[in-house]
Amino acid sequence: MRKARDGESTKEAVLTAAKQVFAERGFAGSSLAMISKKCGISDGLILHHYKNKQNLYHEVLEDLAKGYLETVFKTGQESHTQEQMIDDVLRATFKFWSEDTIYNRISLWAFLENQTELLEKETNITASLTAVVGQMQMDGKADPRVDPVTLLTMTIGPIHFWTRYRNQFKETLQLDGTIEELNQSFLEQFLILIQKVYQVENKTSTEKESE
Amino acid sequence: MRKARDGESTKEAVLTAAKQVFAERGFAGSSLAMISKKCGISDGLILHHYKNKQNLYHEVLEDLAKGYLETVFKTGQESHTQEQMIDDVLRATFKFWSEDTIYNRISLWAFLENQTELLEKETNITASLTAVVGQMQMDGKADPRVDPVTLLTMTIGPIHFWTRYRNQFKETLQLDGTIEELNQSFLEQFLILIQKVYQVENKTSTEKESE
Amino acid sequence: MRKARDGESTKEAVLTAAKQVFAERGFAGSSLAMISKKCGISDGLILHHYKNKQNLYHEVLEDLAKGYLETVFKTGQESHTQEQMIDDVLRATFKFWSEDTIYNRISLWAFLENQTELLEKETNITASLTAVVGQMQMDGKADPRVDPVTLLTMTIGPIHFWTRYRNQFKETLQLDGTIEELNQSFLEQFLILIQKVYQVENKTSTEKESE
Amino acid sequence: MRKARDGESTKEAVLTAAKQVFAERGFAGSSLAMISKKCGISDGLILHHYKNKQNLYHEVLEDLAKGYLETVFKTGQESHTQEQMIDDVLRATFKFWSEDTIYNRISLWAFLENQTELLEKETNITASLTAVVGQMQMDGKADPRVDPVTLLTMTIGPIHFWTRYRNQFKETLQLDGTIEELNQSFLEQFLILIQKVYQVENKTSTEKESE
DNA sequence: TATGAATGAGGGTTCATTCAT
DNA sequence: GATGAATGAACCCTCATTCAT
Repeated sequence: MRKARDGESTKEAVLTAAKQVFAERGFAGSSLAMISKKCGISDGLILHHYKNKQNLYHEVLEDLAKGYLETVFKTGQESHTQEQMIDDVLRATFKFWSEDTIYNRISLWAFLENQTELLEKETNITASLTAVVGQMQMDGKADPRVDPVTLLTMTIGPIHFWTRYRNQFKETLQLDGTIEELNQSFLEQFLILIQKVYQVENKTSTEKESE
Repeated sequence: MRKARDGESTKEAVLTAAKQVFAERGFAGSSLAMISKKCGISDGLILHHYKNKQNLYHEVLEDLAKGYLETVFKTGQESHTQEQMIDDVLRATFKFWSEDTIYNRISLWAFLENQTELLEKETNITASLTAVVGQMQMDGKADPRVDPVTLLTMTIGPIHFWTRYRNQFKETLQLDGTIEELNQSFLEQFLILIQKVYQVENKTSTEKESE
Repeated sequence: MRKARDGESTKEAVLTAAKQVFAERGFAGSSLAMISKKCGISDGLILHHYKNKQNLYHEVLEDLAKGYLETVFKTGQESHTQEQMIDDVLRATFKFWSEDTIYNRISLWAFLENQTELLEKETNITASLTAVVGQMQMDGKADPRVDPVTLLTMTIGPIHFWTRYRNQFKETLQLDGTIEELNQSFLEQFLILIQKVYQVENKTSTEKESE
Repeated sequence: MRKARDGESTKEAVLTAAKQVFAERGFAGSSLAMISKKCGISDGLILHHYKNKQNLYHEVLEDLAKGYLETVFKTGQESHTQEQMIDDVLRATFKFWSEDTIYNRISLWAFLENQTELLEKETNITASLTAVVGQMQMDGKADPRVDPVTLLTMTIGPIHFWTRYRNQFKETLQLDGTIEELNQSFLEQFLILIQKVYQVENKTSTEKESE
């Protein structure tokens, strides 16, 4: 295989294989042999390009973080209104977490392995979203009674939870439809509920007061 | 140390140590040596009691699952009303995920390692809660427009998310207070929001009816 | 081979084999495989007993140093007069350096590899001998014009030099006799010369003065 | 660096770097990477010029031997009298072993590694000096009772010994002065003592004459 | 001449597991 | 029940060497 003496392409092939293997078995559970075998090269060549197993892992995390940032942030910046932006970002986030199982899993592994790089990037995004939510609260477009970070936790938490348990749910609850269909259906319902979370309760309180 | 020729107590000591080590580093990242060292016995003795590293892990998972089930279910069965039960279960769940970092982490590891035992138990609980939520919907006490499982995802998802990211949030957003205080504050706000999620939109229906 | 489950004897067998291999090829040039093969055990067992290649080397050095100290010091303490002691120590030192090629070589390796343990022990001996030589100078039994350490260097240096080059000398100069015979002959001549080195030059100076 | 497409200068740069690295860590302990890094070229280029690690080492040894021969022999040939020559050669030898730590160390490494090239060259020099000493004995200028090779061993041995242990001596015996000063002081004292070694025992001859 | 991609062997070390005691 | 001697496989990594460019 891979006899092409092209360092750059080899390096990328290694990175791709590494992502898959690390996603499947985590850092400790993966061996360089698994990766090298997966891309048809010798054991030592990985270290020729990446020096360390640890270093390779770092580069994998970095690459994934870059992808995440690009996906989620680009989405947000093209939106015109705040509401639109939230909706866009939510759909993008959902899509990302829902579909990119490699990112999804490696993010979890890295968290457990105390490899905080990815975690920090993710938190940064959430943090920058809190500013938006805070603004929405001041504009009367989001429930002002709670911290923005709580609102965001209510928003993104279910997405993570769903991607983690959906397969098990499908099995245990004998849900009909493919995972894609279930995903779609969940997303629609989720968007309904999340609206209620953000909704400012002025009428109700007014009415209550008036009662 | 641990000269007490008491097989049963040794076995339990191993289990306790194993939980801690596995929680910290996962299955692949843990070695029997770490565990045996932690409880002051020889390497071989673990295998005398548990036969396998894998087997030991299974027993750890089983033991944790048992604890989880007991904690969450007992809580539910002592409640008198549905609303009370939901509230009790939520608080118990939050407490459990929030505080029992060993369970918390091992549950994650096991998920990633495709060790589905714990996952199944957890899903079973959620599944059995869907029945309750379904009943609430029929009683007009929960938003009937979405699947019960979606409602539960909205409920438990944020709790998981919070326990995973709270440390990072504290750091990045420079939140004041100890983690315990932040936990408490999050829980209060969360309960406010989750109420809105469940709330039946009677006003809307009234308005609709009036049309 | 070596199926005897006797840790202590195994440990010693490893030490013996290690001495030989390290003497032959130095630390960097030796592999644990060479040693384990030499005493018919598995690779890992060495590390079970000695934890580290480095650690094993340390223990080898320590053991050799102990032997050296015992040999040379015991000799000295049984002597009755200073002259006797010097003669005894010299013969013992010569014998040691001449015959114990393992010590001889490992001492050199360790010096080059900046493993100073042995060097320090050897220096300590020389240092303690300087006291004796100093006393001899004060008693008029050793040339008082030079430092004791210079005298000792003149004494031991040739012994080291001889053991290092004797084989080559035998070949190049086509010396007759076995190495043992050459050794013996060298020792006798050496003892004649070394006496001259120590000799106090009183007559000469007297004669000179009388002139 | 070192972009000069000048094969010859590159080759020499490699040789210089190799000497340093080999002197520091011996053959087994040195890697081509260390050397190539030291002179800022690629790994493969060394082998382009020297074909082998072993071969490179050979060339290093050869080059060092050449230098040694030139230094010591040139010295001898410019002297006018035998006594002068011995003194000159001694001072040159002392200077060489004392200062050229690279030669010094590599000579030791090579000895231990059974790489006899250097050893042979050194022995050749000593051998050719035995002729001079033998002549001196016949001329009544050197103690005739011992073999010339023994006399030479008494002469050069202390120099080697001193260069090997001087640092340790300085430390252990807490000698004052820099190493250069200690060297100088040792040399002066050594020359005094070595004279006594060579000295023909005239008293004896007086007695003989009186017979 | 010079680079660096690629290999494969070997090295030190960890580790689960077996087994005699 | 408990220890620790012993094994063998696997792992990460180094390194000399080859070879295409």
